[in-house]
Amino acid sequence: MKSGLKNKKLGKNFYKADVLSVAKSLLGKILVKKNGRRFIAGKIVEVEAYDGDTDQAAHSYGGVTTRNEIMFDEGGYLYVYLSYGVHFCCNVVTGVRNKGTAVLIRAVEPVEGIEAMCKNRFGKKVVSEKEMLNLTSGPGKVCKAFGIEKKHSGFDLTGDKIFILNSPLGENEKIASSKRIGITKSAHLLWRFFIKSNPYLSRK
DNA sequence: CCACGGATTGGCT
DNA sequence: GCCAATCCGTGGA
Repeated sequence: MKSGLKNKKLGKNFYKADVLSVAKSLLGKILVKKNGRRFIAGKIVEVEAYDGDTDQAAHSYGGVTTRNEIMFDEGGYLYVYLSYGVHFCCNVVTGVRNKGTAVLIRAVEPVEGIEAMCKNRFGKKVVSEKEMLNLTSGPGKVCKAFGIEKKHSGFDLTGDKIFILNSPLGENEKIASSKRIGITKSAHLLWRFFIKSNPYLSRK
């Protein structure tokens, strides 16, 4: 498991590809956040793509605003927003400059720094098996566990505070797609991608 | 200036 | 399964 953190950090070119390719490619990769001298890390198991050009559900649909301007920068930045006034959700900006595309990270499988995640989520280091499965199985939960907040919006993912490591999908891990969750506009698009049968998905 | 609604979660019925 | 919590970007008066 810890060997996962020795893998290579994804570079600028990875993020500059089109949003649907990046969304699918992100599955199985390791999201890492520096936490003091240690790291919090989780394998990405569920994502959603958003494209401001055609997709009315995207925050970037309708053009640049103060909230979404980072989505219009080139790929490789973090976009964090407050959902329902309660939870933070984190996105990876993709594509070339002015595209307005991003990938929402909806769920990860805990890899390292699990005690720190539990502390962030539940206020204690040791949790039940049920709580373990509930630790990072949703976009708001991932941000809470990782300690990602609004102030992290705009962070460069090729830097050393928050980044993503390359990692291959397991042999028996299959990618599936579905409609995106919790939206009403452009709801028909099958732009949610996830690793089939992974126990940390936000929904089956 | 004010009203409205949302890329969610967790607790209660 | 239903619904409140709670902030802020956006759009209309």
